[in-house]
Amino acid sequence: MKSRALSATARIYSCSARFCRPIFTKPQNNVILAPTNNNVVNDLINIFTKNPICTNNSELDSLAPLLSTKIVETVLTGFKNWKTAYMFFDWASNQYGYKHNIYTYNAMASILSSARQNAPLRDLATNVVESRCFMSPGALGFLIRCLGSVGLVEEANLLFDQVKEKGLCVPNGYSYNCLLDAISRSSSIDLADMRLKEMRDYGFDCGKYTLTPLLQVYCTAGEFDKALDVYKQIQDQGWLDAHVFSILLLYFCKWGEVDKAFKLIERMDGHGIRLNEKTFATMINLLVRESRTDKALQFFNEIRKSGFTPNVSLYYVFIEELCKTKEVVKAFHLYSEMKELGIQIDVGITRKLLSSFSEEGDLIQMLRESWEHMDEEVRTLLCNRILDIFVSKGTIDKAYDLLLEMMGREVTSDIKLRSVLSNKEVAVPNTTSFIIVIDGLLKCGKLDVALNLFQDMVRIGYKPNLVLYNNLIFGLCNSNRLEESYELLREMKESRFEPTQFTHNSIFGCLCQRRDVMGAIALLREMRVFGHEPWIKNSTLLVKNLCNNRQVMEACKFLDTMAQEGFPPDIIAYSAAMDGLIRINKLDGALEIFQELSTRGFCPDVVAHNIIINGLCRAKRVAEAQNLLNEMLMKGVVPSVATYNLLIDGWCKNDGIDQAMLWFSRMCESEREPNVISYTTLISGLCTARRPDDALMLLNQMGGRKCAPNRIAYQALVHGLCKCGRTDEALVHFYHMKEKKMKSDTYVYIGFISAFITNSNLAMALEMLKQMVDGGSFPDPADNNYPILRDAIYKLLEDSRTSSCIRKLIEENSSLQITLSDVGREGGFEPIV
DNA sequence: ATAGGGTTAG
Repeated sequence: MKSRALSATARIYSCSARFCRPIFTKPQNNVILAPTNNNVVNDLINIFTKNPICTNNSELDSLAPLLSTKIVETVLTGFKNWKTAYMFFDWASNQYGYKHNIYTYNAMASILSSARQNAPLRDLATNVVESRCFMSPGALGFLIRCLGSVGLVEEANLLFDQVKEKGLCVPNGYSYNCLLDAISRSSSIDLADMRLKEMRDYGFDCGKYTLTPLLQVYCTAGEFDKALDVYKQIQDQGWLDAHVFSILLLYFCKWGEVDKAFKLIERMDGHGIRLNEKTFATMINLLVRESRTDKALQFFNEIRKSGFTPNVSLYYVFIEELCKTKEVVKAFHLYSEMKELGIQIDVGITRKLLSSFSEEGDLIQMLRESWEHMDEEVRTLLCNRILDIFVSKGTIDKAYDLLLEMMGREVTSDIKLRSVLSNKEVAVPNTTSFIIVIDGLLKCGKLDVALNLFQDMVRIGYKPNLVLYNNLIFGLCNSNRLEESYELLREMKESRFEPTQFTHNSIFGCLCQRRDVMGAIALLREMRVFGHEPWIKNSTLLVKNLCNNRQVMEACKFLDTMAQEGFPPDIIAYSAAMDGLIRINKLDGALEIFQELSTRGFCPDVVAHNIIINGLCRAKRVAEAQNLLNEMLMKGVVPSVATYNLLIDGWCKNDGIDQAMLWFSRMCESEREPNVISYTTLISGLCTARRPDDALMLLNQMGGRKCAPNRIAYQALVHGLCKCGRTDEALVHFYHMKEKKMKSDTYVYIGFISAFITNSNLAMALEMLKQMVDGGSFPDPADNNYPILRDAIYKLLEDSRTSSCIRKLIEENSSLQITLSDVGREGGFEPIV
């Protein structure tokens, strides 16, 4: 049943009889102009079209006295651009002896309305009333429709009442119909009902053009019962037409009553009324918007089965929607059909379709199926999409191979395009193809491959774009290849690409990495000429690198220069400098910066505070560090775990183990979870304070608090226990570490050796020395522990119980020999070996 | 459109 109705629709659709309501009359009086007036019209049109801005010109002055409303009307309809028309209209308004009438107003209103220029149209309506312009009921209707068609419903109603009130017009039934038509564009049922009543009270008849807008209002507002009532009235009067049906059809589509819409089409068929193209398109759009794409597609297919070609834009609606819902296969079928029908397809749609594919398999399928139907451009777009997918999946080699194949090179990739296409012609790459692959290579760190491909690309004659230059320069700068960056920058400028902020910052970053202060400052000055901002992170990098290279004062000077050059550094850059100062024991310098920042309105954050707390602790000014933490709490700068850890460490290293424990518990109370560092700090501190049992207790706590001890924590404990002479417990944990495959550093072994020698357990001391050497580690001569080790070996050599064993060990191990030759030199003993 | 910095343990 349904399909019969639909094919009937298809049949009538082809006739495409356009529904045209007779109500919209022309704005002008059809009075023919005299030939002399024709010249005036042409002159005016020429002047305003050529130079619309200059209205005080002598030619115009001579034309002004000849103005008449008829001339103005004719001139207005002669402009293509609404702005020109409006300027002329405005000029005419100001000419002495000339006054607009309703026909010139309406001509202007019509232009503004079709250009959808609401603001000037609103002004125009106000002017009509203010200038007390008389008008016929028909002219009023025309103006009301102009307002209504751009949604100025309120203005239309106001105008209607004002002209009536001021006696400028006596509206008739036609005027009311126009007003209702304007109202029908909103869903204001009350307003429509009120005007209908008003109209009836005046004794005007309700005709077809009264009821139709009423039907529209009820449908827009979703009042189906009232709409049905109006529909029946229209039907009873025999006024059913395509417009009435289309209002209902769109209503059904909008509210999801698709079946009712189909039934209505069937009924239309019975009345011999034809569905027009515009309604059909609107229905499809509505159905798609309401996510009833399948129904819409069914409807659409029925139309096409009957052999008619629907408007291209409908294909686009479907393809876009199907791409959105990832129904790529359906979308692609429609696309192919368009191609087969020879419809010219917009590149944007092809791109959209391609970008909705996310699997190269689907694309290769698509490529197999319709390579023949694709033009060169589409083939390239499709291959570019495959390149895109390869790159985003991280299979850059595949992308690279495919591009080489597109360039006509021989490749041995597992997806050879030529074999997929059974040796047909392969797509030709465009600039985008190169950009996709080069960017992909850069992201994978294959800088040289990217550079070679770039050179190939340029050699073959492709033009690189700005982003490509920028990305290559960025890649080179990150690999510290500054000279090549400059070379590319030069090429870039030759190709007339101005360096951007990104370009400059890439190079700035490289200079900062290299600690080239002079170069960095010189570049900053050049950047300022371009209006480019340096990325502050690069400045911070320079400060850090200078500090690590013992050039702390240079770092501070650089920050000053930045500020002088108008690029004031931020709290992070200053923090790096403060930290640098602290590491060379210039706490006062750091404190100075810290104070300056606060007074200059910068707000030091947690990290900045941490750096200063660290500095104070290192300078043994722990009480002041503690004050600073208290200050943070008062200021509302929430201390981090690191803040607490720093203070705890400060107390541990300055005979304040109880204070350290106190702050540890304060940290827990303030809901800052202690971390491995907190525990390790305390374990070490407790051992230094000769409280190894408390240290052991803390280690147990760690395990229970999902804060597993790491290598550093264990070593702190083992070493600490050794220092307390508790070698047995130290050994237990030392073997724990071995079980966990944690390698011990030399200082742990030396801690044992030293403790065992103090206990006169030379056998164990020798054993630990053996283990250390077997593990391949040995302290550097600059290490603090080096002399301890040397003395220990000396003791082991002296004692008859260990002497032969240690000699053997020395013979087997060259690093021990070196240690001993030192003993010989410094201690005045004979070399033993 | 391309990028994102500073602090804590043996």
